[in-house]
Amino acid sequence: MIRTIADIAKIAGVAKSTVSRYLNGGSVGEATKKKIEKAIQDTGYTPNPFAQSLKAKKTNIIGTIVPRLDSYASSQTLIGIDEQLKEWNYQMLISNTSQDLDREIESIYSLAKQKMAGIILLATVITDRHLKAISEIHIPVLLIGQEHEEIHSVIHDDYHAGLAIGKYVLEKGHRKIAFLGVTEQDIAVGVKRKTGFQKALEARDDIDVSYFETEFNIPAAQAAAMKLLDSREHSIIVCATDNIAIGVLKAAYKQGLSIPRDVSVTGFGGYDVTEAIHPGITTAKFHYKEAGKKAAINMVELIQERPVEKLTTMNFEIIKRESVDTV
Amino acid sequence: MIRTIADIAKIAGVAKSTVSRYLNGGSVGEATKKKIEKAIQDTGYTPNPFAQSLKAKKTNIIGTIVPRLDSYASSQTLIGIDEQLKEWNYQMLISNTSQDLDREIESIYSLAKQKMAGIILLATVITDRHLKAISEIHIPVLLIGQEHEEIHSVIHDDYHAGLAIGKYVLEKGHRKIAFLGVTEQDIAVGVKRKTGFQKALEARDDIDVSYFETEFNIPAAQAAAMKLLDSREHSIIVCATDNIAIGVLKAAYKQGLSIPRDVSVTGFGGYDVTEAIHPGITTAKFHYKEAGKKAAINMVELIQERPVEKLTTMNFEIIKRESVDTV
DNA sequence: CTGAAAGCGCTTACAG
DNA sequence: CTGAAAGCGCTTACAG
Repeated sequence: MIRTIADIAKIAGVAKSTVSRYLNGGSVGEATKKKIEKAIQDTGYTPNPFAQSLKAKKTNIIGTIVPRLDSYASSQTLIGIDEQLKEWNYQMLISNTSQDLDREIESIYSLAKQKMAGIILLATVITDRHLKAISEIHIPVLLIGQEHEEIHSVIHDDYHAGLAIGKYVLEKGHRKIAFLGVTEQDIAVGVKRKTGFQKALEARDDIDVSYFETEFNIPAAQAAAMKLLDSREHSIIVCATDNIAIGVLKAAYKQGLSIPRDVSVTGFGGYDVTEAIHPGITTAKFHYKEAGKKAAINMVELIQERPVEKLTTMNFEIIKRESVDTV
Repeated sequence: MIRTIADIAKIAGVAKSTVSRYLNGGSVGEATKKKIEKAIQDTGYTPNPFAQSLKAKKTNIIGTIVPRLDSYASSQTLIGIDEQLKEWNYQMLISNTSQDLDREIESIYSLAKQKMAGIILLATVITDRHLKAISEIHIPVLLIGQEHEEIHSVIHDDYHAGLAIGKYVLEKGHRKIAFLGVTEQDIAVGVKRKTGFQKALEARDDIDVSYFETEFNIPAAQAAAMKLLDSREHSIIVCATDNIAIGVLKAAYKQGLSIPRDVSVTGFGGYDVTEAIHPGITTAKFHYKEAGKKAAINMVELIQERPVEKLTTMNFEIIKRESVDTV
């Protein structure tokens, strides 16, 4: 038994427009208000969102584009966005692209067509096609995880996290270091973590550091680590993500090496699993959930056309665990 | 520059209703079709989904209610649903309840109000309030993870997984066994895994088995395991989930116990992490992504009012890893 | 095959 | 403070 605003108006004995005004917080007399309230109570009426959106030409839904659902960073970020949005009576719609850049572009257009109030993009790379799409849709877009001068962004402090990890590694006495990174196409993970790390070492001339590249997934990292560990040249392997660190742990185990006795390992991310396993992994922990919240807050401000800082840089912390030994 | 169906009609020189018919696959003459196609091409027109939904009174969106976003089972299941739905031009909308049962009920109503074509519920418990809500909304609802005689369900074979784990544990020679389970309110995890396990042991009178209960999260499991391990009475701890097994691993490590030398451990679930860590955890692996796909398939059949089996039971497999020793 | 008209359930000036 | 009317962009009988 679905009720419309006309039903409520009839039951309450007022005009539809008065009910609408009541619903939208306009000025309504006390007596009328009471009658409408009662009618709504009695019927369990709720407005049809399609009719509302059709007329108002916008929704209170924020579209979120995520490259994957099965990553700690993604899910924490989504949770943060969702929690904040709920509080402000916005809804989140998730569009999963399965790490397919074409789908990412498509999603931008299709969310816009669906009249999202705004789009939050959990970004990995920003191409010209992204910029073109974003400029064409005329709704607010916000990036998380990567920055771009033209787009509002919430990022993690990858550079300083890299710097801090570098300092910590030196402090623990390591001199023969391997850095296991990822593609430089990913500015945040591939470039900034590395350059921060390099910065920490740059004043020193007693350091022997080599840079390697692998992929984000554990098996690839494990394969890369197998070779690295073979040489036994390094006292520590600094990994660009926690998943890569886990790959290294697996490789070490396969080779009968003990961590941190035979070789130390660090990660970036602060995934739950780095604490759950043994040895616990020393890592730079990012605050994904908070980043999500901040992105949601900024997005709502953007929608309401209030000023918002172009770039928000979130904090990080170094979590020291068993995976790093003193040399 | 947003176009409406009226614009297209004018440009093509036909009536709005003809354009609408073209759009919805009705019969339109060749010449008219050409003109309309051109007009749509030229303008980049796409129909306003709100107007469509308002009139047609339904969407092609499937609402999915999930208790949490940050679990392996949830994300894999969602990915499966999403992939399948995309293929059939349906969309998935995720509603996260943060394990709040009230929100779960609310979500059922609110998704229905938003005219979802159907609702897939990643269920943990089914209360009377659930049943009431489901019966009131008059759209198809499908359960994943729990079954109910009144509702279409896709479940994992928790009972036989429990049975298989039980048999394997006996096969490995264990006689002093602890089963670390969860609340029996959760039929699938709390009851069925346990009863399957019990079934495996029932014919034997040389087994000494004790049952304990803990929560789903790692810290709680770890605390429960601390006590259990203190006694050193059991040669194996059979855990109702992989996360609980991880809690046991942590507790064992804290007590300086080695797994599987001092005590063996098994889990249920087959989360990626059980393979990523050392020792790898022996577990009953469920196929979450496939369950999601199957649920999506069944849901679409339900929407199209085609016959669908009430209950689908997915497969599982026992993955043997280092965490179990032969006694 | 095609078009005119009514209507989906709201919101929003406008008038009173 | 309140109401009548128009309109948002579609779809759907109905007629031709």
